[in-house]
Amino acid sequence: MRVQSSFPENQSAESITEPAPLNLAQQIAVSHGDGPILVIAGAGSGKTRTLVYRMAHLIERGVEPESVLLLTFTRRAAQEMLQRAGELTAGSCRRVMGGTFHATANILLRRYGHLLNLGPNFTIIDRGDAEGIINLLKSSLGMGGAGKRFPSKRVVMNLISGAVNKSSSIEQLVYEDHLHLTEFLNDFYTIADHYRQFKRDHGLLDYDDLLVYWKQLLVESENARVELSSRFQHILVDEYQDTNLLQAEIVRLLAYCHQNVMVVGDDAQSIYSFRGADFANIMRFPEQFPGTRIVKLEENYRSTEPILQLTNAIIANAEKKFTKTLFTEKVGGVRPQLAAAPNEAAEARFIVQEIQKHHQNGTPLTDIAVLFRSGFHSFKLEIELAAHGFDFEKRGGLRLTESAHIKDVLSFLRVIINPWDNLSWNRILLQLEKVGPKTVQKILNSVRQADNPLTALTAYRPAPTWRLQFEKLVDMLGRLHQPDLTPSDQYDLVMEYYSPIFEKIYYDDYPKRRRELEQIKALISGYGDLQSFIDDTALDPPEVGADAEGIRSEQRLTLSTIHSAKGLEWDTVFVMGLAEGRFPHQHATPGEQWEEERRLLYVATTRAKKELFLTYPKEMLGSDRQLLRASLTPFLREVSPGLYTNIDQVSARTPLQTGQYQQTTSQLRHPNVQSARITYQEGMRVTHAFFGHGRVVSIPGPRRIEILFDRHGSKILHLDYAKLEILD
DNA sequence: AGAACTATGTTTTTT
DNA sequence: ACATAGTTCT
Repeated sequence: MRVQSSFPENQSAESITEPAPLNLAQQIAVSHGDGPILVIAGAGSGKTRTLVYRMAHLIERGVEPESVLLLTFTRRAAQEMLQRAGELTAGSCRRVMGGTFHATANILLRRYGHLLNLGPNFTIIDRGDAEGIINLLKSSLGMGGAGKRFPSKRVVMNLISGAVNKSSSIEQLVYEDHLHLTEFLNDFYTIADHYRQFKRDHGLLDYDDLLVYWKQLLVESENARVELSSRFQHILVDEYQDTNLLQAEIVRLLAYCHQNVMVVGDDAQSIYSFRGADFANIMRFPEQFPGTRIVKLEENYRSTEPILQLTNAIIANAEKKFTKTLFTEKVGGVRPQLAAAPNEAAEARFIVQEIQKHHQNGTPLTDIAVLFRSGFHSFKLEIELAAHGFDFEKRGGLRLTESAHIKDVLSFLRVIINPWDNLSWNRILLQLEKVGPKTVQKILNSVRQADNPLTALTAYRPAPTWRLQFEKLVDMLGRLHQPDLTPSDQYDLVMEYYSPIFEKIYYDDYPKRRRELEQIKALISGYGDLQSFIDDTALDPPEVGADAEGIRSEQRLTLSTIHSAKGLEWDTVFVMGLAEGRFPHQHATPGEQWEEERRLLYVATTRAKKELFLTYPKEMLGSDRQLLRASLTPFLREVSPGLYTNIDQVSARTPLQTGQYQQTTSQLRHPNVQSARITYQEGMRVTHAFFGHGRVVSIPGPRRIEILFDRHGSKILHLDYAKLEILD
């Protein structure tokens, strides 16, 4: 193994107009011949750019674009890279095959699946579908009932997935989850077996299956291995630290004949271990590919020096030492600013105020982002932003395909593709009035054995109470099968039937949901066949409100979970909710999980180019709706305070500091989180957002309070919901 | 018995 | 905003 130390010193990012290391990336991409190359690159050091240049270089060298395979983390990334490379090579990169591991697996398995006795007519299911199946199985196995009794569908899914992707055993995973072992395992194995059987019976593949079969294809079929390996002469992989064992194996097998692999990654940015990613893959790469040339990129071209100093300090406290420390030549710039707000509302207000300031000073909203650990952490901020008229785009959190009305529409289209898709039938039939789960089962039982459930359905004799609606459904499904319909036509047919039902189910908010359906319509009209639309939405579900055409993204601010912000950058970045208990996530166990949370903060802070704001509330609503005293996240408490500036001008417009606190038992469990609940006493003066000022008359029950309002008389309020503030 | 309704609980992160 | 458990209605 030869290690190429650093890079030539005449390459520096001097020019401001070309912030990323154009020449350096190009040089690395060009200066190496064939064979395995590992690029270990820090945040903002131009690793994606290096891959782009590599791709362009290969094609200029005369490599056929069709024989290059580009594997990236998201398909969006693949498209962007292909476009950028296309600009360098007059468009020939468009013939490069590029996408996620899963999307590529889909294409290859449809073509070569017969070698594994896997027909081309499989359906890809997403996590929601899988959980739905687990639920069905649980109830049919008599494990439903008590409801909260484990294994819950989520636990089962995580375990199945974990067992596939990680080398650790299920027993170990269960142990880590602190579940009762023997009782749990029996149920788990039963459910897992039935789940596998169900998928086989119905031709369903979940995310993990795609990779498992892909690997199996390469291992078991000599033909496939030779054909694939000679078809793809060069393999390029982005974000290699996010690959799991299966994916690393697949890369190894694909390159078996030629060893032409270039992977780029950053061990300090590994944040997906919960779904099997293992950054040890990067460390093992040189062993798996003897003769690997290793290139380290340690100069950061993204952030100013003060930001980089802080991010380096955050990652320096990691238990495992990482391969590099970043430096920059962008000296000067403001230090990161830390703002402690009295409560969550004040935190949101502070961020909005700062955004307002930046916006007035001419910073476009697209150059600003607010990042957080979990989707719901931004709820307060979203309200505050809306109140100030800011348009924002939220990434992460709820996906478009996860909402019920979208699933409804998709289920019609899915039974067209796969008439044995019982989950979708279930959804469709339940929409009929007077038809519940039992009736659905009856219908499906009588129809299931048929060669074509659809025609069998026509013969089914419905009860008089729902005959009319049933016939409408059958008629619509029949018309969906007419030949020569485009996916867009089929969508229209579905909506013709579904609209009245839709408006009835969602009578209170169907206009909003209808707008989301319009997005689906726009999406579907870009497809030539229904099959690929269904697969794509399972593999890469679109986000709510994202890419809605007509909305000029120029004027929109970005809110994002840190996970979804990976690989992106902004001039000004706010990282909010940096309080202990919220970041790291409260369920994070000491050890590797804790370390991953630290890397997550590292990823968040390294998104900032010029300005970085860190905020946290000193008081927040706990899971049991009690107010908790919160302190700064330990990851920041550990770094030298000299690396950031404290802003203590954050004021609560509505002071809440005067509440009395009482200790609860949760303080024992989380010694670093002081926990407290505000208690009210008779005679206190309070103010309410709507009713105005008043006086506490009595406390009639737990969490209930009777208040005589000056202008609205006496009201009994529920403390969990009422927005009350104590007046001095 | 099964459908319809009501109350309650839950949400880390995602290809 | 959804799923589920428990209750009431037909």
